[in-house]
Amino acid sequence: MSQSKTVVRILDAAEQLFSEKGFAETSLRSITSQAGVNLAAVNYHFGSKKALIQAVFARFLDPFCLLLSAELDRLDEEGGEPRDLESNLSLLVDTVLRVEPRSINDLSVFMRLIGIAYAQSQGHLRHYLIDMYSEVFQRYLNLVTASIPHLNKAELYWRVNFMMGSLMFTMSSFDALQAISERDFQEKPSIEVVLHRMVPFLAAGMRR
Amino acid sequence: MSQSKTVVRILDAAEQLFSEKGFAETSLRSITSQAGVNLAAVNYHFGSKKALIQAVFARFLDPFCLLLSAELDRLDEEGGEPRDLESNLSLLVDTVLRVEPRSINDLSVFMRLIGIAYAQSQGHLRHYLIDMYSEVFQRYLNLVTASIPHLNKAELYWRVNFMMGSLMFTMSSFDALQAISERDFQEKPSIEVVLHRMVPFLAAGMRR
DNA sequence: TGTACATCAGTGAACGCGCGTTCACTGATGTAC
DNA sequence: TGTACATCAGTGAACGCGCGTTCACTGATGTAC
Repeated sequence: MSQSKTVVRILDAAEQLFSEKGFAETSLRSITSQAGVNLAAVNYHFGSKKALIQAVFARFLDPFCLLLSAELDRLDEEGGEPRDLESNLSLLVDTVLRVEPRSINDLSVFMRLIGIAYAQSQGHLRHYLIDMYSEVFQRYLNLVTASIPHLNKAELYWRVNFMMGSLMFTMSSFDALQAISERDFQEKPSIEVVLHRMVPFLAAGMRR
Repeated sequence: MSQSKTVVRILDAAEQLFSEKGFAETSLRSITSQAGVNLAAVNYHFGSKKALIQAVFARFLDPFCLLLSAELDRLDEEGGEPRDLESNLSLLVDTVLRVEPRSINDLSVFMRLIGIAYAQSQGHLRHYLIDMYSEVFQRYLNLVTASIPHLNKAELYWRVNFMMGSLMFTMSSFDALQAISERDFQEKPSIEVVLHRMVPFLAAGMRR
């Protein structure tokens, strides 16, 4: 299952169709037909539809977690004083934006996928994502915690979730939100611009 | 399709199963079996699975929009100065909480459904929800806008979306978040408490 | 260089299964005369 | 009051369809001798 043309074409098509319609609503027939490959190729290369879904996530999340992990290692080694909240929020945003763009169709397509995955919080996908990625996420949370020492843990917990909500929602609906912005305000900000616009919004809420 | 016992049992079961697994992943057989009614009863009472899905949403959103609409009317009649931001955010939260609790299983179950519906932003459901409810929503937005006159429209637009993200995410994952809070902090705040805790967080971000 | 065999990406057709929907039907309740 | 008919909630069994998966197969490329 390395990087044959067929594998990449299947991943690209799956990513896009899943993000448009959801997992159950997207058939292997529609994926393979959009990819221009044989129906049986999905099971040949990935083994099952379930495994294809996981592979779509791994293609973005594996490099992302490697990058974030490396950043966290670097900060650990450096030691020094706790960084301010805005820097730590920017770190997350910048790391998302640094992920090799060629590995996926488009960042906003993948973000919509994350939104879908989160919404249907049952099932194999949730367990897969938690198993694979929760450790890095926890390390990042500890970094954020250090920036807001005046909050008790329970208060911090809820605010982190409020923050995650803003991030997930905005990124997962980015295409639609951008289109509305263009229509109503003749502004079409890139995902970079919008994510950086969120940082002060989130920081204000977190500090409050 | 009024309020026969069978209809209510189907709606209750559908609401719960949809919120756990999503729409496509939930079969009419699992719904009718959990409801203890005949398989054909769904098509008899609702006409199709699609219409059942819409009915599940209407059961909560119709009363909610009536309540919110009435509040907006009241404020329009009263006239007076623009209210402050916190009051307007609290109005939304309080109206959600005022919806007849017996009309649905549980508020957090319904909120998870909203999250799922939003995530798969394609398809008939999205159009149905926009057609039915966007007018009231726009009226509410105008109220919020009046509380933050110093923001230009584009800036306000993005912040409203950041805010919606926090609200949707928190409410749609409420059960899971509450369980983690209980395990880690021995606190099990009700949905009322958490929603009111969000108001200052959101207000700080909106004002910033 | 030539031959035999192994490996591997990809194929075409078929498989059984669970799905949403349909339909002829039942039995209870209401209505007209 | 009794009878005939209409309405309506609900039923049981079957329908065709699209789904994920399987399997025997092909053809290209690599390897051993």
